[in-house]
Amino acid sequence: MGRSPCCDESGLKKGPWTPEEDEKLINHIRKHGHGSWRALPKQAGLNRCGKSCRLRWTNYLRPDIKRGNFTAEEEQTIINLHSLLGNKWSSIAGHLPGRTDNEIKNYWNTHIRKKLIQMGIDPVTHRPRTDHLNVLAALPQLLAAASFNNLLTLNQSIQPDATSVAKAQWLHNMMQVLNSNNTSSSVDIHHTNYNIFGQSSFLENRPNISENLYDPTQSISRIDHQPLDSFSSPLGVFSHQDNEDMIPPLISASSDGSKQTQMMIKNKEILKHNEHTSNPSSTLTFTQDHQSWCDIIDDEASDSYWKDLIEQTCSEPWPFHE
DNA sequence: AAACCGAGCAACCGCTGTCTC
DNA sequence: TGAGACAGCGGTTGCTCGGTT
Repeated sequence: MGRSPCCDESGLKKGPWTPEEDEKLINHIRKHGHGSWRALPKQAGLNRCGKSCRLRWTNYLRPDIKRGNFTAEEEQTIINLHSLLGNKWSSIAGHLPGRTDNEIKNYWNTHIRKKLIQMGIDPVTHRPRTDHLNVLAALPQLLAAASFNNLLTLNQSIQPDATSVAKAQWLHNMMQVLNSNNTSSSVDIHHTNYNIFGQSSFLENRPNISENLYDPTQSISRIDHQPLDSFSSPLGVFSHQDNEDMIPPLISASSDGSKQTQMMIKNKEILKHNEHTSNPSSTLTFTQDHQSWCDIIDDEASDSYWKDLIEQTCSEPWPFHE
């Protein structure tokens, strides 16, 4: 495989494009199409390499490019898709009409990534970070997470009391820490019945927050407003009175039906739905066609944690029909 | 007003995958 | 089948601009 020699040629201009160069490029592509990018600069009278022309066109001059800030919906879509596809910016861009891979990549690195980190979520794995063992220090991050989630669910008719949820989660975790001071805080997923969302650090015990961040159809409003000594998780209501000696984890994650898996499944449904409707900008809804989205996701998902889950899920009976 | 700093983003670099001969 | 040519992709760089001191 030889490397492209086009940019090795000397004497070609680099750096920012001038309006004159833009005009030349636009006029040429309007008249003749881009054809071979390598040949284009000469034909268009540009002292640039073909690669530079292609980049300028696809990232800036293309007429269908959408300008302006990303909407909350677009941001949510990017997060969902990134959780499934990783840094496959061009694939993600394919689901966001008018947005370029470069733009999405920049937006991820400058905005979303920071938000996720502040929320205690690893932007690479989309799992809670394990370096937040200081329970108290993590509270502001959870609150930030809750606030961010509110932002993402602006179109939901019912707004949650995120602060109450955060406080409840924090209290729960405090009690868990106090009750488990003789146990390791690390998680051994091979020898426990809980996944990382259900064990250990404060942020890992925030299923409602993390789940709803990724799942645009599940509003945090599912959580009833309750006193701090009793609150619900998607899997049930937790109360101090349940067990004074051993606080149960807020979420269990048996291999056959973790909330994490459900979350991932719904994300994949969104992806599949968008592809099948050929309308990526359509409202994110779910379909019930289990096998077909598995087929599609198999093509796009990376060799990651998600892929393992996908394979596992696709090999099992569909458990989530409503 | 000037210097400094950080965020944002356009553009480049270099690698990979695919096609063709 | 292997090598070269090319397009595309993801990571990185460096410039610009706005805010702060």
